[in-house]
Amino acid sequence: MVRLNPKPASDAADVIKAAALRLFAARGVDGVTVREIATEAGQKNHAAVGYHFGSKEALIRELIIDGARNIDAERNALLDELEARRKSPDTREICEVLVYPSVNPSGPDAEEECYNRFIVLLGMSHREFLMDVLAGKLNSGYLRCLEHLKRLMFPLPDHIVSQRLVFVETYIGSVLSARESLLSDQSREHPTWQSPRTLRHFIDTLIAIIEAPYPSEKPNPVFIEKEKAV
Amino acid sequence: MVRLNPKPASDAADVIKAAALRLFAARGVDGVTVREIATEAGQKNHAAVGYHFGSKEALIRELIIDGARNIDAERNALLDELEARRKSPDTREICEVLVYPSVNPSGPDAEEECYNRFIVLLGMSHREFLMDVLAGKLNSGYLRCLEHLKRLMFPLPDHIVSQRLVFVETYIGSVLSARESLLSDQSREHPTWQSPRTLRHFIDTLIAIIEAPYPSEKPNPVFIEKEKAV
DNA sequence: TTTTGTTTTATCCGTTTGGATAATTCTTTC
DNA sequence: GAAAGAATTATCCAAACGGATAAAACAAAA
Repeated sequence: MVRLNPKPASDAADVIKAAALRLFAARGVDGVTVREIATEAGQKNHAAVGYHFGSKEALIRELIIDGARNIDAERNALLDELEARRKSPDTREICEVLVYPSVNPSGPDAEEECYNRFIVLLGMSHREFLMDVLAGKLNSGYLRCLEHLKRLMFPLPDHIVSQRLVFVETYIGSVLSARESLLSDQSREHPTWQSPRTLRHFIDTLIAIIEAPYPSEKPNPVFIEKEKAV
Repeated sequence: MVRLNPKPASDAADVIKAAALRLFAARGVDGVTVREIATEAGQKNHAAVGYHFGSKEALIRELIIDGARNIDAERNALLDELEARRKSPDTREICEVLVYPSVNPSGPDAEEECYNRFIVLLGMSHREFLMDVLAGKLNSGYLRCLEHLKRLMFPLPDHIVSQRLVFVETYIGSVLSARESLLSDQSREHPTWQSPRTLRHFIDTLIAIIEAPYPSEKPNPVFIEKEKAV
């Protein structure tokens, strides 16, 4: 059968995907059963997940790939645009390329945002599985950003640069996750987190990390021994 | 019966606690069964968890409280010391109070560090439960730090300050979690993450966030429409 | 309308889960 | 050494799990 008028948004498989992503983002993949996913998707039977995706694990794989593909495509498109404009994008532009594509991976009028929470949670609890699914794919845009940042941080020693890039990656994932949690929390209102100003403010602090002075000041006396204890 | 020669370190209950914390930190509370915990603790039967703690949930509650109590006590002690020295600790000192007590909550010669990963994961997947267990307790040292930071960020508008404090909290949790993951990853060597210099470097970037300039520059042209899409 | 292929439904299966209980072993006190 | 309390062990259980299958309902094409 060939669908002439495809309605992907209401296709059962897509409804299940969206429901699964929402639940996985909120409670982690181990905290959600295929029965819950089916129910959340309006299915009256949990076999739907098995039918459409083969298994719970296969569904998770698809969700990972879908989001990563969207984000990477948008990052690459933005970078192409920036690099066409001038050879060397500045720190703010690269940070914007890191942040904005992660914010609405499925377009502005999409459902609730969940992908960052989903991935961060998965990366903490099932890192090997996540790495295996991505396996170096779908991160070319991210890597291009890292190259730009290395260029922009040039005077710093290599090990400081790579450490700081880990800080940056971690910071982005966690703040975008926290933002999603706040936005999807129906019990309270979080008006400021809806605003584009918040993301701009976040990017300000990202830039501050990248441009932080080095080398460090000496720690204060009370903490010298603390350092040794580590 | 009264123990005359208590050996808390080898007490079965404590061995179970340590094993549970390690597993929970690595895979989340939903990814670990009481059977695994018992096995990891050297018990030949999973009933040990039920016997010593009543239930899996009660064990989790104890782990949360234990770590939070240690961290809060150390934060308060450090703050007392700093405030006795002079009235107004600076930003670096407050950041040190935020970071160091979270790093080795059970002392320098303690087992593998796990608490940050455990709490961050739990906060993402079971926030209500975590909040219910802590219920405003055991965070007095943290709140004192926030008051200092508000003072130190004075010229900034209120909503920017509170937003930036959320960034800071999120950043600390995520980087310390990531650090723990790297340190406990036996498959590769991560020598620089063992070094006290890494924490000092991290604190540099924390300070950079707090002291980041405000108001923001205008975003670059490509991203103006991105902002609207949010 | 009939046919054909797809999707949804209802039901079942073997396994694992957290938790409970009774029997056994260990440790301390008298 | 005997008694008593505490900890460990060996089983057991109901409920929930992911997954599989066959029947029923559906939609498109002839």
